[in-house]
Amino acid sequence: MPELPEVETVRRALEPRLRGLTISACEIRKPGFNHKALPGALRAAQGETIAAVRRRGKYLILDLSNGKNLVLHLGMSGRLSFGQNGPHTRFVLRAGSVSVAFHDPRRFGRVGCALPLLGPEPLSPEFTPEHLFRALKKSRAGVKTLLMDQRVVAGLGNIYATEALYLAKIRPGRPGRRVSRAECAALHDAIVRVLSLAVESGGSTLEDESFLDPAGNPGGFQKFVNVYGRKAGRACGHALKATPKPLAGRTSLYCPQCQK
DNA sequence: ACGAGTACCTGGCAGC
DNA sequence: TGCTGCCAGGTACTCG
Repeated sequence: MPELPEVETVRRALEPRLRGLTISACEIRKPGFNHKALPGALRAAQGETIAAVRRRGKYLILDLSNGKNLVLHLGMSGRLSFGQNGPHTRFVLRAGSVSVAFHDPRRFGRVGCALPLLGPEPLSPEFTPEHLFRALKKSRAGVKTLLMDQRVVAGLGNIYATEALYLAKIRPGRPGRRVSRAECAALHDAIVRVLSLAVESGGSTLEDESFLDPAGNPGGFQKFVNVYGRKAGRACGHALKATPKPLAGRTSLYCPQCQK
């Protein structure tokens, strides 16, 4: 579920509540969760003060006073909430009087993991049309597969890759190397616009209401979604189609009339 | 070496 | 109503 805008929304909610507080509890609540954690990562966070709450791609990073950090990933179904334990609470962090619970029914989320190699932040100056062009040019894979490759650019998932390709009028299955420089400029611009608007909107809360910020508020970007989960394009009104084969294992919708 | 496919999980929902 | 199968915002592995 959570892509860059949702994770950034979570970060903005956490930062003012957690910064400067000392961690008093940092515990896995359900056995079998999080077997990929770095050994000792949770224990090392105990008693440390939270210096900052950062985000890199879809990862949340708590910077700690001992110079280490605690990395979280929400996976597909992960959600953080203040207070409140539930049946799917996998992990709890307490600092000062604040308690944050990590709920994750599908258990794809992680806590205390290593940060992998990631491409540039799409809303930073390091992400340029030229970077995108060079990354796409190297590969025969579909352009959408490449946009969702976190080493190309960090933070895009199925929703926002789909939306950006629609705005840039490029079919998701087109090989990356066949996207021209001019189209890359349009795609770069579309990615920046979609993500900026989605961050401002507080992320996407689709009909199943799977995304809520830590205070329980839904996002607003679903009002602007053109393609994802729709039958017709919101802007163009044309019937949407799915690619014959999924790309990177995901359903890929596009407008056959507008996207080439 | 690259890229496609699959495994990891559970819940919700459409269809029979 | 109740079963079955299918699908889901992600990542990381394996295999050809």
